This record gives sequence, C-alpha cells and structure tokens, in this order.
Amino acid sequence: MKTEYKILLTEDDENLGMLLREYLEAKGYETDLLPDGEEGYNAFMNKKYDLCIFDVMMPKKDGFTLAKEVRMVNTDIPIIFLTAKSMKEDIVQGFKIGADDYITKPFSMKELLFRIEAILRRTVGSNVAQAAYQLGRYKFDTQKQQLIDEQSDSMVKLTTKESELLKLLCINANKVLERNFALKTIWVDDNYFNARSMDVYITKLRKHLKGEESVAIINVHGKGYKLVM
Amino acid sequence: MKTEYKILLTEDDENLGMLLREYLEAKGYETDLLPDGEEGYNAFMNKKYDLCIFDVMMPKKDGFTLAKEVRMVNTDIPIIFLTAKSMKEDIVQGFKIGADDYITKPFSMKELLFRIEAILRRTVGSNVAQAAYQLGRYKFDTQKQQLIDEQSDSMVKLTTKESELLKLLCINANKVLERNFALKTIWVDDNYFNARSMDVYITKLRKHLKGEESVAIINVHGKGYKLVM
DNA sequence: ATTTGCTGTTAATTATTGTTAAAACATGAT
DNA sequence: ATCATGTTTTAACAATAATTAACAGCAAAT
Repeated sequence: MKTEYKILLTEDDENLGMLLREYLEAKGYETDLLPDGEEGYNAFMNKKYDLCIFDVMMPKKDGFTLAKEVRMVNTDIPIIFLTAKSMKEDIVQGFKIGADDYITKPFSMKELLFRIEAILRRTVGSNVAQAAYQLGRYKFDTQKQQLIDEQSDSMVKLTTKESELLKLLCINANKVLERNFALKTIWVDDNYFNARSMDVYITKLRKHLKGEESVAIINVHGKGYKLVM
Repeated sequence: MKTEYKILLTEDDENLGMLLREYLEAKGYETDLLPDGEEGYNAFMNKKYDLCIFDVMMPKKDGFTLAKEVRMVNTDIPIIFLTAKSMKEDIVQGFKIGADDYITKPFSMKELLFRIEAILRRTVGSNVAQAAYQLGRYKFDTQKQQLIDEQSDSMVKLTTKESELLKLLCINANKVLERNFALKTIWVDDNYFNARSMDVYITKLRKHLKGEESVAIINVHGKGYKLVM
C-alpha cells in the first residue's frame, strides 16, 4: 500500500510550471499547479496536500503571503520556496515564516526532487513508529515497555496500555493526537467510558514524566492531547 | 536554559575546516573538527552530537562510508554532505544513504547556516520549531500554550482557545485579523454565538497582556482585531 | 439626536478534563 | 479451583474550559 503524495505547486511562469508538474507526476506525485497565490490558497483549502512548493514572485499574492496564510491553518505542512538566486533576503524571510527548504532558480529538477524526498522522508516518514524515543532525560523503550531515567539510571516498567498510549503520543510528538484516533487504535471502541479510561492513563503518564520539565502532555480542549518537547 | 547544539564536522582541507568551525562556533554551535573519516567516526562514538557535516572526499575514510557507519548506530541524526559541484552522482548516493541535505562547494557559510537551522528546527524540533513570539516582556510559546513573563519569571498557562487566538493575532501582528477568518479557522463556524465567544476570549487575552504597555489588542470596527506592538 | 448594530465585560451555565479510589478483570502460581 | 498480584475499567467528585446570557458602552448611519 503506497499512497500517492499530493503536492501543491504555485508558479506563474506557465512553461516552468507545466514542466515541473509533468516531471513530478512522472515521479509519482499527484501535483496540482496553480498560477498565483490566490488560486493556490483556494486549492489548499479544498484539498489535503502533503507538501507545498511556492514560487516567491507571483501575481495577486506572493509566495510568502500565501505561506503565512497556509501556516495559520496548518503549522506542519512542509513548504519549499522557489526563489531567484540574487534574493538572499528572501531566504531569510522564508525561514522566518517556517520554510522547510528553499531552492534558487535556476535549479535542476532532480535537485528539487531530492529535496522533496528528503523532506517527505522526515515529515511524513517521521510518523512511523520507532523502537525507542528520547523524552528529555527519559528514554522510552516501546518494545520492553520501559521508561529509563538516564540521569538517575533508574527504570520504570510501563503497563501495556500506558506504553501503547505513550507510543502514540511519541509518534505524533508536537502534534495533536486526536482522542477518537487514540481510542480507536488502542481501545478499539470510542465510547464514553473508554474516553474516561484514557484520561486516567494520561494522568498516569504525566506522573511518569513529571521529572522532566521540557516534556509535557498538554490537553487540546475537545480534540485530544499533544506531547510537546 | 538554552542547550548548545553539538556539531560533528569532518573536513580534510584544514583552511576550510577551521574557517567553518570558527563560523559555527560564533553562531553558537559547539563544533568538533576532525580531518578524516576515521577520526570522525571515533569522535562520533565518544560524544553525543546533534548534527553531522561530512565532506565527501576525505582521506582514509570517505564521507559516505562514514555516514553509513554512523547510520548503523544512529538512524536519526541529521547528516549534511559537502560535495564538489560536478559530482551529481554523489548527490544521489548521498540521499540513498539518508542524507538530510547536501551542499555543493563552493558555498556561502550563510547558506550552510540556514540549512543547519532548518534541519535542527525539524529534527530536534524542540527549541527552534516551537514558534515563540516575543510580546514585549512576555514570551508566548504556542506549543506549550504558555505566556512567560520574563521580568517576573512567572508563567501563565493558556487554554487551547486562548492560545489559538493569540497565535493568529501574532501571525498577523500589526495587521487586521479579520473576524470571519479567525472564526472559521478556530471555531470552524462563524455564527453569532461563536463571534461572542471570540469577544470573550479577546477580553481574556487583554487581561493576560495588560502588564505590557507596548502591546495591545485593538478593535477595528466591523472588521476584526489587530495586535499592535 | 436617535436608532441600529457592534463590542466590552461579567457572571451563569454547560461540557470537558483531572484525579483518586474502589471494583472488575486477567494472569500465573500453588 | 483458589489465591495473590498486577492491570484495566468504572465511579465519583473536583477543577477547569468553553459557551451562552445579560447588560452596559460605543460607533456609525440615518
């Protein structure tokens, strides 16, 4: 099962745009090409993309403005800017907005592809479970279901449910882990009682992690929980 | 508490190496410079680094071999390759090994710095990725949903809604944040009651920020609110 | 000036989450 | 099968967050 990644590309130069789209589609990315920032924004709001590539210089709405608006709705989606070589200042500004990468024109399409792959490997790919997570001073071993305090060199055994929940939180670190999702994956059924059971486990995990200031499980009201670190 | 990031740099050209190390240290990165792959590997095994920068062409052990060995021990650590412009094939190989980025010589040190920052923002994610806004004496951490008063060194926890709204205001600092836009992004639906709810949260935010004269949330009649500072 | 519609603020209501403890359930050892 | 132990769920109540209601104040339009 290999889901196709969806790319939102905005580029006002029609020739370059079409060329890029064709290339990206050939490489297996579903690509939507929009000619300016406004249309790009509309497209973004109407479809779920995995990555954005915005030309900086565009009519109606430039790439940075578009990126800001996109960031308001989605803080995580990777954004790559296409920028003219001379504009060093653009690059600085781009990173401030939260660019994931930038690429200066002219560029080879291969180069762009490498960047895309590298980013997707990190962002989407980071959603893949790992064997162990570092939570500040604690190391969480998902296999052994252990939380090791590397400072005092002590260890706490986690129960199955504790471990499963913490693992889900880790996989979604710094993102919201939706209640329903967690309930369906761990408790199978998402009724009222299971939701309360989950709350109980959140309390337990918070106690386990309270020795590390930089790590916290915060509640996102009505949505779920977020492991921040 | 700002932990210094540790960088492992291998580069056989002594002049370039020293220059880079000097620059990176000036930018606040603790940098160890090793002249070849073998010494680089020894250093890696003896210390905990946050990021690696490997020259591809090195005596004794080239950058790719070194990277492969490092990857066996640590699958996550970001690796940036320094490679000669001509060697397009190098780049392909580099990404196969799992490079996070590559940079072709000659390059500007600023450019390298941007790459480093971008990668650290993503991977370590911890310190830099947390979009934090400075509001006069207050520092607003969007991830942890906290408002830190840096003068009294006290902290106030924000609720999810408070945090979301303040974040939108910050993104649009000194510009009008339109009511409808905020309602649609935070409350999803922009009916009368949600609009009143938003007003209540504006009051709450104003209270939170009243300790700082230079920051204010002003109303733009019929349009929305503007965070001025 | 008066009306209408927006905004400011506080308090009451409702919904969600935090926490603790007891009950129910599971598991392996005797 | 029974017991001892640890895990998970349920229950109960406390605390917090979000919405709604109510009324006061202000801004723009007629």
